[in-house]
Amino acid sequence: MKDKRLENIDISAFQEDLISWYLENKRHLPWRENNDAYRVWVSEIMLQQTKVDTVIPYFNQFMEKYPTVYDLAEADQQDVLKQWEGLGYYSRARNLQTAVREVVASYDGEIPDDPKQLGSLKGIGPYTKGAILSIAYNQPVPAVDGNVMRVFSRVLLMEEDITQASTKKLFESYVGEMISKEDPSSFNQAIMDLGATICTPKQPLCMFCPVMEHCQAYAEGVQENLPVKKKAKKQRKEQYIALLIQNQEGKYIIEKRPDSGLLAGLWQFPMIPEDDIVKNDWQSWIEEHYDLDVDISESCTSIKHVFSHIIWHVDVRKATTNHKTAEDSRLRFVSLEELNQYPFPVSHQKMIPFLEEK
DNA sequence: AAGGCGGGGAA
DNA sequence: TTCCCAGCCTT
Repeated sequence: MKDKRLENIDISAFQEDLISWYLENKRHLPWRENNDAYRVWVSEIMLQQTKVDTVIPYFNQFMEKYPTVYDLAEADQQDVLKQWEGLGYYSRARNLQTAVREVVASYDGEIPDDPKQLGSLKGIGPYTKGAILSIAYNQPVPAVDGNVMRVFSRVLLMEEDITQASTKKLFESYVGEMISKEDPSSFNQAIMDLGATICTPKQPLCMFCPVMEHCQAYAEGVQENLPVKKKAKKQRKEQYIALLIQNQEGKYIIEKRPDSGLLAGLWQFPMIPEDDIVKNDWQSWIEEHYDLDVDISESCTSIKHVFSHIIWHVDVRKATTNHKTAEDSRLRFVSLEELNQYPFPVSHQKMIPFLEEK
């Protein structure tokens, strides 16, 4: 009962061509040194929406600091966020630690190889579940991400919009049919390597493709038009004023962001939404929100920071205060050296060079 | 189904 | 500029 789309594919030959190419040409990556489930897990979380070259140094440092699930389970969340600093999507770090603690508490520290148990852990969705099951436990489960959808949209000449949830399920069904039952680990990783190095979004290197003769899009000459993907919405703009507030001891005021939402749990310099300033003056806004008395001086720099869904424009100003402590528990007075202990988003790291010793 | 959630590099 | 990357969670 083969699907129409699979009728033209010799699945055995496809698997053979793909896997033999992979075994000859696979990339040597830190998380491929062995198939330890914890290492696979950490790498797959870091690799979500993030390029391999970005992940490598973070992965090495993270594994050195937290070599086992027990080390990560016992760690302080602020330290874990500090390790994640600059990598983005910080809920990944918080969810990973939540899940690791669950593994220690409920599974005696053994990462489950049961699809239901594994998939119920925080932060492990369909893709990551498939990646861990196939790579660490050699189970023939699809692991469909953007990379895999690109490759198979071309091999099978599929024109469905890959931003649709229904399309992803369709791909999971096809990959489930095509995955090697003998070596699912190599099959899934081969697709990833193929998508990263040959079957690229623009100008794919079809001449070097090990499965070129199985590719329906190549046969039709339409590989450059696939996959079909709906355009993303544009980001909204937000204006802020950030304050580098120094007291007479030379310490600066930093503020902890809320435990949920954007950049949750990270630290920043106090920041005022510019919309609020038109109605009030700055002093009273700061008085009202932080219970602080500050003297604001000139603008020292202006920062533009782009998120996936927002663009921040931040006017950065120096300021002074006579306070030595703050009532507000979100606030802390820190020296320049102490500042390094706190996880900061990249947007606010850009302000640190404008701080001065005193 | 749609939107929130970071940051970087390639073209 | 635009794309998009080894996605998941919440609403």
